[in-house]
Amino acid sequence: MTHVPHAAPGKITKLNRVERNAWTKQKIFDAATKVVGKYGYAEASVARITEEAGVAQGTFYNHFESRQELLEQLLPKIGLDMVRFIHARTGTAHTARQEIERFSAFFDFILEVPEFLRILNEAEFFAPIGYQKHFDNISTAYVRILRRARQAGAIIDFSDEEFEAIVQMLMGARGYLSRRYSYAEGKVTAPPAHVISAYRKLVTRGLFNATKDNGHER
Amino acid sequence: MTHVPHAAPGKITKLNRVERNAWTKQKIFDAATKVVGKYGYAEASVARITEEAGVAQGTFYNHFESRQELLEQLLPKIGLDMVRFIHARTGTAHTARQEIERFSAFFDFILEVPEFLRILNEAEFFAPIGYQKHFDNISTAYVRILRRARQAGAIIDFSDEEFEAIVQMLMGARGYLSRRYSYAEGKVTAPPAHVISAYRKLVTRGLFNATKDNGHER
Amino acid sequence: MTHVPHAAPGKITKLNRVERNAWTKQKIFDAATKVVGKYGYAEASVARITEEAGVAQGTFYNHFESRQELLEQLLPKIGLDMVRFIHARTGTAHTARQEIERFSAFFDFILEVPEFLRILNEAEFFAPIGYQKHFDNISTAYVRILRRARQAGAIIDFSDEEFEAIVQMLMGARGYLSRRYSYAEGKVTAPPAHVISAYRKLVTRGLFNATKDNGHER
Amino acid sequence: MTHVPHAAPGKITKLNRVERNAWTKQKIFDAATKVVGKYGYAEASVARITEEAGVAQGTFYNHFESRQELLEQLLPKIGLDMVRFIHARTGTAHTARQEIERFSAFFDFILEVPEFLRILNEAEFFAPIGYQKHFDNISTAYVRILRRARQAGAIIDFSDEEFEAIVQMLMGARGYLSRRYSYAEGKVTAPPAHVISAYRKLVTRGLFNATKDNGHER
DNA sequence: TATGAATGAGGCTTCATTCAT
DNA sequence: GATGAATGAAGCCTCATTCAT
Repeated sequence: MTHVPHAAPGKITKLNRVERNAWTKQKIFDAATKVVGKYGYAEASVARITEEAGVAQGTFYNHFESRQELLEQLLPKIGLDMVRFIHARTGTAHTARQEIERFSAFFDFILEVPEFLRILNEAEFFAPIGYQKHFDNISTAYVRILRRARQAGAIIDFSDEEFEAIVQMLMGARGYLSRRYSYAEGKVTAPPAHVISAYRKLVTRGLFNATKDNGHER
Repeated sequence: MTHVPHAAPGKITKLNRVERNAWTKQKIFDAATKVVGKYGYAEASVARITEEAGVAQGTFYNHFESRQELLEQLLPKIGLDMVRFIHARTGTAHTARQEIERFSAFFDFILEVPEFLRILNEAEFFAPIGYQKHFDNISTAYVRILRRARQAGAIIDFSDEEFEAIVQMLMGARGYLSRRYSYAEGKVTAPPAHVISAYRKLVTRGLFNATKDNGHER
Repeated sequence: MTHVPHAAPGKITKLNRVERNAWTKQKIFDAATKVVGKYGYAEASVARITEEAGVAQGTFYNHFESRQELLEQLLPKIGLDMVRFIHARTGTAHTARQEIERFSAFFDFILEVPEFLRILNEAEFFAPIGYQKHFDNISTAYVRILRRARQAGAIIDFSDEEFEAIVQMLMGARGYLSRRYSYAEGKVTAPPAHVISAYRKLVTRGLFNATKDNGHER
Repeated sequence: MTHVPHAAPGKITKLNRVERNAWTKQKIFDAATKVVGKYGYAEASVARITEEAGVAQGTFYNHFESRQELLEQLLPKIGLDMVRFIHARTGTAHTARQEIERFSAFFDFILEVPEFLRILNEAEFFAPIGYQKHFDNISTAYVRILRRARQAGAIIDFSDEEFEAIVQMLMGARGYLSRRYSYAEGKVTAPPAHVISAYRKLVTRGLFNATKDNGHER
C-alpha cells in the first residue's frame, strides 16, 4: 500500500461537521508533511504550515495542542505507511533474499514519499518522542523478523541482544546511505546498483574474509 | 592522541596582539564545543557561547563572520582529533582485527570527548557544510584503508564504488549504535560487549548464511 | 436570604422554549460566578465559562452580547443577595450596635458565598460598569441608613455630604479588611475578633483622643 | 521631596556606557508609569511601553527579565516617593492633627503623581508581589506611627492587633475615597473639604455617639 | 580589538467573536 | 436556539547581528 495524500473531497459531497473537522486536520497534517519535507523541522513554523494548508493560524490550535505535538506525530504516522509498503513488497520466506528486498523497498518508499527522508533524519532532534516511537516500532518488528530467520535456520549464532545491535546497524546503514545516495539538491533519486550489491555482500558474507585473526580475542 | 582544550596562557607570558587574538578565538571555540556538546546546536546561542567563553557578545563577531560560520568549523576540527585518536590505537595490519579495533576505538574516543557524540549527530542538520567536510575526510580515509585491505587480500570481490557504499554503512552503524548504547541521560558510557561481537560477526561473516538464494538476481 | 444557585429543573418537568432559554442563560451565569470566583475575571475566558456550564461556546452569544456584558452583570446580581442577607441579620434600631451587626454580617456573607470576595474586589477593574452599579446601590442604601440614625439621634454633626464620604470609608474598610483577613490561599475564613472590636472602637469613639489640637484648622 | 521624572540628560553631557544604560532603563520605567497610569496594567503591553519610551521592543528585555518583572517594581518604587512626600508634609507630634495631615498629604501626592492612583489600585491584581511589598512597607510604618501615638497618650485602649486592623481600615478609606473623589474621567482632582472633615470626625470621635448600647456584647 | 546595549524580525500561542450547519 | 470549528489580531519573548564608544 502506498502513501497517498488524502484527495480533496469531491465538490458534490457535502461533508458533515465531523468530516469537515477531520478533513481540516488532515489538511494541516499534509501541509506539515510537505513543509517539513521541504524545509525541515526548524523552518516549519506554524505560520508556514497553516498557510500551506490554507487555514488561519488559530485553526491550528483547534486541532493540535501545540506545534510540537503535531511534529511528534509526523514520523510515526508516515513510518507506518513505510512498514506497510515494505511488507507488501517482501516475500514470505526468511532468507537473505527477503532482507535485500526490504532494503530495496526502503529506497522505493523514499521515492514514493520524498518527504520521508528529511522527516526521518531530522526527527531525532526536533521530534524526539516521535522518533523514539517510530524507532521502537521499527526495531521491534525487525528483531522479530531476524528471530524468525534464525528459527528458520537462515541465521545462526546470533543472540537476541546481538540482533538488537544488528538492527541498529542496519537502520544506520539505510539512514546514511539514503542521505548519501538519494539526495540530490532536494530531489530524491534511486540509489545506484552497487549500493544494493554492497549491502547484499555485507549481509551475506561480511566484509572481511574469514581468517584466523578476526579480532575475536580482544 | 587525546583531545585537550588549549591551556590558558601562563600569567607571566605577556601576549602580543596576534597571540591575544588567537587566544580569544580559541576561548570562543572551546566554549562553543562545550555548549554544543552539552545543550546541542539549537541551544547554542551566541549569548551562551560568549558567556561561557567569558567575552562580550560583540567580540564574537571580531573572530567569526556569523554564528553559523563557527558552528560549521566545530565538527571538522574535532573530527581530526578523532582520526588521530583512532589511528594511534589501531595496528598496522589490514585484517578484520584492525577493523574491530577501529570500531572499538571510536567508542573509546566518545568516552574521552563526550561532546563529540552530540556534535557529530546534530551537525548534519545544524552545520551541514561542516558535516560534509568531516564526512568527506572520514570517508576518503576509510576507503583508502579498505583498498589496502583488498590489496593485502583481506577483502575480496568489492569494487571501489561498493567500498564507498560500505563506508556509509559502517559509519551509519557507528552513528546509530552510539546513539542507542552510549547515551544515558546526557552521560556517555561504553557500549556493551555484545555490540562489539555483533559488529565483528557482521563484518567477518555477514548476517545470513550463504545460501543459493541470496537475493542476487534481483 | 442566602445565595442559592438555581436548582436544575426536575427531570419530569418538560420545559417549554422560554423556560429552556432562561435555564440555559442561568447555567451560563452560574458557571461564570463559579469561574470568576475561583480564577478571577482575567482567567474567565468564554471557553472556560461555557465548558463549566456544559454548553457550546457559540451558545454563549445567543444569550449575551459579549463576554463583557455578562461580566458586568455578575457583581450587581450577587450584590443584591448580599444586601438582603445583611438586612435580614440586622436589628431595626439605628444605633452603633446595628452598624457592628452589618459589619459582621458582611463577613458572614463572604463565608456563605466565597466567590463574592473575588468578584467584588476585581470587578472595579474588569467590570467597571457593574462595579459602579453595585457601588451606587450600596452607597445609596447606606447613606439612607445613616440619615435615619441621625434622625434618631444616634449620629450627630455629620452632613449628608460627609455621610457619603463616610460610606466610602466604611466600604473601603470592609474591602481591605476582607482581603487581609478573610483570604487564606483561596479559602475564605472568618475574621479574628480583634478586627470586629477595632471597628467598633473606631466607629463609636474614633481612633484618637479628643484634644484641643484635632487638626481642625487646616 | 516630590516625584520628578528624570529630566533628559543635557545635550552637552556625554554619557558613558553605564549612564546610558541607566538612562534607558529609566526611560522604560517612566514610560511604564505613564502608560499604566493612563491605560491600566491590562493595556500596558510591552509594545506600548517601549513605543512610549522610544526604544525597540527587544531593548526592553535587556533591562527587565519580563513584562511582569517591571510591573511588579512599579508600585513599590512610587510608593517610596509617596512615603517621603507625606513624611515631609507631616508635623512631628503624635496627635490627631498629624493623622489629618497624613491623610491630606496623601491626596496632595495623588495630585502630584496622577499615575499613582491607578497603579495603586490595580496593582493588587496585576502585580500582586509588588502590591504586597508596597503594602507591607506602608503597613509597618503606619503601625509604628500609631504605637508612638499610643505611647504619647494620644491613643488609648487599642492593642497592637487592633492597630493592624485599623491600618487596613484607614488604607481602605483612602483607597476608596480617592477613587470616588479624585477621579474625573482620567483627570485627578483634589477631594472636597467635606471629605477631610468627615475623616477628621471619624478619627477623632467616631461615627456614632457613645451610648450604653454600642454593640459590645455581640 | 573589546564591549554590550540596541535593534527588529519572527516565533508560538491565546481568545473573543463569527457563522455555516 | 445550539453547535463548535474557523478566524485573525494581538501579546510576550528570543536572538543573531550591528554599532557607537
